[in-house]
Amino acid sequence: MEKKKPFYITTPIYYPSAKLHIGHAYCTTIADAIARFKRLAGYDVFFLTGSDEHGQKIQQTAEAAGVTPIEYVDGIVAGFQNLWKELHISNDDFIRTTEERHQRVVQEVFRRIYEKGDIYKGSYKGLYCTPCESYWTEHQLDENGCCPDCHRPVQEVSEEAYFFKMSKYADKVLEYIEANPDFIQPVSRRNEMINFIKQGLEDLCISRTSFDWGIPVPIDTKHVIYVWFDALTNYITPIGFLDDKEKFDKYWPADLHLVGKEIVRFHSIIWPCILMALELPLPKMIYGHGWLIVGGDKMSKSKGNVVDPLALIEEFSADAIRYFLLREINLGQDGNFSRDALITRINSDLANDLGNLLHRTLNMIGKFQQGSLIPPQGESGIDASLKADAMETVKAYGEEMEAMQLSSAIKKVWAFVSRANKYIDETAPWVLAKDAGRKQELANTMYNLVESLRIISVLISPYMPVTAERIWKQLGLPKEFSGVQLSDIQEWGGTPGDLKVGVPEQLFPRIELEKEEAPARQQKAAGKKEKAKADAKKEEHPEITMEEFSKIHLRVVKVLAAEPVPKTEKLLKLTVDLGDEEREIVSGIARHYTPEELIGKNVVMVINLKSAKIRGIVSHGMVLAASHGDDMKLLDVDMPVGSQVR
RNA sequence: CGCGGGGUGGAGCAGUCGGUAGCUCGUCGGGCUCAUAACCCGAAGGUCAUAGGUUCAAGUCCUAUCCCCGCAACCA
Repeated sequence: MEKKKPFYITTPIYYPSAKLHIGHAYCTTIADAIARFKRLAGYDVFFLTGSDEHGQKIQQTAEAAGVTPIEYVDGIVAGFQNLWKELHISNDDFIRTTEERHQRVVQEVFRRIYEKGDIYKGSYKGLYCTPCESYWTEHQLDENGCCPDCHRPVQEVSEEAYFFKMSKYADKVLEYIEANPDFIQPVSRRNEMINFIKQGLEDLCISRTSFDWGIPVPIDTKHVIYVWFDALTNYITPIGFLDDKEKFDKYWPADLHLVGKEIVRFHSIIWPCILMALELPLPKMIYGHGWLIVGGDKMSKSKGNVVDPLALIEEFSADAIRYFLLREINLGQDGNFSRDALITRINSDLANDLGNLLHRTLNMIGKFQQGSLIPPQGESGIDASLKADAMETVKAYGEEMEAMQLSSAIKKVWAFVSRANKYIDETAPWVLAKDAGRKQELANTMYNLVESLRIISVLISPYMPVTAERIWKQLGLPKEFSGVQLSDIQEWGGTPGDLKVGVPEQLFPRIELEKEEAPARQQKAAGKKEKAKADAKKEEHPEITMEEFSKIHLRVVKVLAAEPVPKTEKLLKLTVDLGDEEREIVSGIARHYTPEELIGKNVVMVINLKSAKIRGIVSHGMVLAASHGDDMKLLDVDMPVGSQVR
């Protein structure tokens, strides 16, 4: 038997501190489509995804939830796995960094590099909050430079820690990157990395003693291994690094680590350094994909514009989401995700073009030929051109896929879908059907359409595995779909000449706009883009009681003086009269108001807000303002100073 | 001069080695009736952010400038 070429592809392992959003789904979908294509093309594929479960943050979140860390991550990770199942992700393994098999790998990696002398004990300097027993980085601190949790001062302390001699490998990694133009993709990322390394690499701190939710350092168990050293090595765990040499040699080095652009650095610098220290070959490619932008903003919890993939799958089907993500967004760049765009794509591409093509084809075969094909004989110029286009499409598609141009590849398929629709127009089967003398012409047309659809179904299968199989089955093709290969469509004519086709059934119903508008009419008036945000915001704003609300003390105050805060763009320092006292507050409204126009205004202010220091000025309260997009207006009221606002 | 990404017809995007600007949606007009009010054809609509430069030739290369968006900050 011929030996299949191996192909090893990975996604990042996601961090279970929250539910996954559409951005994670995007990344995994890309990997899945590539994996499925490679299988179709005859590769022996190993596709890995997983979860990165250690760290202080998980430990704290679990504590807050009153469960053990492992109980906590078990729950969240079950959610990951469910999402992948719903999205029809075809991963071959799912690695959890808390698994024993991974722990062994991490410790062994540590041990080997330590013995080699590339790990040494040093001290890590950090900002430490004693009551919370936590380290923080400078930008995690709160506005007063204090602990973000308890708001007490932090101290600069040093902690014993192990370091990995990354500096030793900087030149070698740089050399490797420069010698292998394909190693980091897209090129813009590659240039970024080259610049980064040229600034010099510092040794990497790889252990902590300040928390214990992690893998113990094998030679010193009061330390746990920290972040990247634990996370990155996941890629060699499931392919048998320690326990299956044959498997390991087959799949390593990985063909592709697909990652988000924000973590390209870790994968293209830290990871190669670790591998060099282990004397293992480096992965062939790191690809940094872009982010999904929602309503013009990067998706983030604080912006309240997180899109939940499960809800979308339930509403529109996994295949529709997959199609949208892979077709609409260019791999290396950020792309917009919007509900409207999604619905447009579903209606025009999936329902009108593809769904309807299948439907009208099967319908005509039922109507004109009693549901059976008649073996084709001879061919017209139009037939020949359709065939040529089909073969050209298969070829171009394969090339685009090999180059990871997922969006272009699927566009080529759709150009052919269009071609097939046009073919119906050109041949006008309804005319042929009326003329008994043109029966064979009609038969040829029907055969060519079914054959075209057969090819299309295989081509779309990496993108829409469920739909592809539904098409295959509706056509009534005899071969088991799961066994179909790219080679089955590289020649025209794989459809049996006397095939009995199935009954047409809608692949994708059109999504009617009325239906869409009914539940969302109000939001629609406010602007479509706001809609997703509004939906998500509701969840972020749980109900509060009257009692809770009454804790907020609002009062009408008069602005006595206003001046810009030096060296800031947005901040104004205001002096306000509360009726019984005067206060200074800092407000981020300089973009919208000049100091002059504020003086004398009566505005609403929260007077019992905890004071905070902003740019060196202590602010005792906050004035209320309404904002919409870039627009912002203070709540000014024509009421005497000191009036209570409730 | 903090780092990075980007400015291409109404919207969203392509544009590989420089060779007359493409795609999808939308709009307008026409055709067809097998079909999920779908499909097919045609049209309108762009000085490719701006200004210089290199070149026989620039959306593409170089220089400067402006604007937008992430991250980081200063939104209490």
